[in-house]
Amino acid sequence: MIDAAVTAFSRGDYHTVRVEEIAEAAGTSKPTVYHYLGSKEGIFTACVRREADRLVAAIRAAVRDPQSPIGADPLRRGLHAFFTFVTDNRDSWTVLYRRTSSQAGPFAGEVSRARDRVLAEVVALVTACTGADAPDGAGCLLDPKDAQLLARVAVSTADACADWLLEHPEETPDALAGHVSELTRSHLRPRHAATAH
Amino acid sequence: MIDAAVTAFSRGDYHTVRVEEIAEAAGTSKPTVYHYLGSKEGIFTACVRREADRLVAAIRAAVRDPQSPIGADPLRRGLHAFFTFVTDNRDSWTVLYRRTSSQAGPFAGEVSRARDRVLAEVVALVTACTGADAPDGAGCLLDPKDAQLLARVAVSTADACADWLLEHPEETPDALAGHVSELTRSHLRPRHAATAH
Amino acid sequence: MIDAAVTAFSRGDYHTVRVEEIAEAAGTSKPTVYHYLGSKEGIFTACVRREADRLVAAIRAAVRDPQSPIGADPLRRGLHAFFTFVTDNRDSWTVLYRRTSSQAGPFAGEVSRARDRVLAEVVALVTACTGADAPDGAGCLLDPKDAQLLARVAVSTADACADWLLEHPEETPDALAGHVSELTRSHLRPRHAATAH
Amino acid sequence: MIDAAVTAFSRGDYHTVRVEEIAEAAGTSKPTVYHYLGSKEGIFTACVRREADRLVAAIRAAVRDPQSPIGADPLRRGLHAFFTFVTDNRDSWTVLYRRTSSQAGPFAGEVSRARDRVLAEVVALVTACTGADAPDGAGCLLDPKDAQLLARVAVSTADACADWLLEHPEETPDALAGHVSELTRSHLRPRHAATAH
DNA sequence: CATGAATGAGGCTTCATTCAT
DNA sequence: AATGAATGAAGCCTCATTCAT
Repeated sequence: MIDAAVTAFSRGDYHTVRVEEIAEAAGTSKPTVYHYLGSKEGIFTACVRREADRLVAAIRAAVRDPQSPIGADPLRRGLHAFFTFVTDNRDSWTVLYRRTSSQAGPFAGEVSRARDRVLAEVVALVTACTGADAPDGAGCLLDPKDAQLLARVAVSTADACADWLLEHPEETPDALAGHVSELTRSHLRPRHAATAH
Repeated sequence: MIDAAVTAFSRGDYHTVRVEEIAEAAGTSKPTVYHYLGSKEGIFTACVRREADRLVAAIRAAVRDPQSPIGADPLRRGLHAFFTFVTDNRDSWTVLYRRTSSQAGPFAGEVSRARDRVLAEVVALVTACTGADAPDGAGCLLDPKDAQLLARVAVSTADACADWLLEHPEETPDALAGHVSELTRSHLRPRHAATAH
Repeated sequence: MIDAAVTAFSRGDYHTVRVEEIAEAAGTSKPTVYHYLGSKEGIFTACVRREADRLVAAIRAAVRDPQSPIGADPLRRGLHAFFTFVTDNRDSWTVLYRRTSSQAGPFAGEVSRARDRVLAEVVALVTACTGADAPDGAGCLLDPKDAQLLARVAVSTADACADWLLEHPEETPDALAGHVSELTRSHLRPRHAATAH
Repeated sequence: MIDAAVTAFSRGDYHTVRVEEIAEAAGTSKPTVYHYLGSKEGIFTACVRREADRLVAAIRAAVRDPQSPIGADPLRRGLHAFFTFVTDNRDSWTVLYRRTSSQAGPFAGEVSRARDRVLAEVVALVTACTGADAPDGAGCLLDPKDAQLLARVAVSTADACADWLLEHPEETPDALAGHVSELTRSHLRPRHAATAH
């Protein structure tokens, strides 16, 4: 049922989606939907929450799996998982990141929390790459604030690339993961020059 | 009157904004608004168009002004103009980039066109920086497709940084412009390594 | 519910009738009306269609009932049914023939079709009266075009008489049916003289 | 200006016509229209009044002109004038007889009065034909009530024939005038049989 | 539990009508 | 006298939400 809702919400504004559509797509009736999710806001909230869960889980699993065919670099494994998820679950990403600003509206809180969870995952990922045990031995330490900014830029960049991926089917998640991984890593150094400027 | 509309639309979903609010905020009445803009869609469209105009104009002017106190680097001047604009005209940015996906809905076309115009500006900027006469003599030539991707990533990154700027008032547009300028420039090379990978 | 709508539409212009009135008169609410009839146009259309059905059915039944106390003349039985219907269902007639020209507006088509069905019935009636087996053995054959004109004149005349009936309660449908029946029958001959003239 | 209004009102319902259209068609502006006619109702009323005047005048003139090429029969001359008027001034007829029922609405009174004037003319015409000096020496006297009914039937019939005329351009006002004249005259006798029945 | 049926509340839009010029 | 500009008032329609079954 949430699947149906996610699909529906990915197709248009919150207000453009009628509860009836969701019910129909779920093969049931409006009152039943209300029975389970309580209200339209409840439906949307449930979608956001579940999709955030899935995305976080996907990234986390990939990062923790050293046997992955993607390679030994956790950053790259994480990004690959991200791109794969976004490609395979376009609707999820749309609902999670494109349908509502996290700054206003009745869902600001819920959406914010969901995105923060994703962001935390990326922060962890980025931080891990720069620690003493970083795979490339970069060893430079990021203070938490820089890590935050970097993670946000990474997510934002990945978002842009996900769109790119959709419009250019000849690209592969793999290639983009490599690309963004390089970019992000390259950000780890110039930053000092920039802030020093 | 469009000012009022932009402010209103920046505060919530298209559907959450009532035309009456806009009229009141503009110090006039609903029928007058309809007289000038035709319909609610017309209002929104007019907002998007005008804000895109303003943003493009701001960037273009900055890029072309070699006397700018920001420095001799056109990329940096452009980014600085961007951050200044977004900071000073938060609502414009929200309406332009956060309120509607450019992929669906009745505004897809208009919004797409507006964003494309902004993007074209950035593409030009990025391309200029890599030409033979690039300020740092980088001289490497981007093929148009790479320039597109790069520009998108730049806009996306700048977007993320603009949010950051809002939440961290201690940062200045100047510093972030420098930062992103560095990042973008650093992207001009690793790409080859990345794709070669 | 359609009853309520017919009554409402008989009381004033299409535009003068508010959907809410109809809903109230039907003992329900606007959304329910919309649920069943779709739109204001849908309501009107449904009225026209149903009343045409009823009128046609009434005439047809009377014509086919040879045991009728009205007599053996089918033309007269049909006219009597017509006058009885119009007297007993004043609103139906008003909606069907007085509210909208069949030549323009959004209902032209529907209204046209409805009136054509009524007309077809009358044409059949008139034609039957002039066939070889006509009750009075008139036996003169009308070409279809003349039958059309004659039927229209008959309906028009009956319409005028129906108004007359309303303003002069001392007249009976029975008497008028006899009258118009005579008139129409008398039209069957002079026509030739007239066109020959 | 009233010409423009008549044309406009003949094209659709009273409510479908916007005052602005009338003003534009008249080559002036809304406030000017209001200046002269006072209100939308005033416009419509003026139209009805003037067109009734014209129609009555046309019939009266024809009836009184014994030199007319149409012939010596005043009834026929009147009918011919009627058909000619309706053919040449389709809009007038539409506004006068087709746009509003004379039984309800804000114009009931005005429209009623206008139609009554036309009807009075026809009553006079019919009565004259049956007086002692009737051209065909019919000499039978109609009581006023019968004359009223007969006149109404005549107008109604003429109305139907006017429509017919529009749809069948091969017919001429002349032929129809002859036809209806015959019909009406034939009504003068059977009536007794009918009512006696 | 699941649903067909019903509705309260609210939004977009239009137009007759009037000032101020 | 004539008009551009402005608006109060009103109507159609939709949708989230709830009962009664």
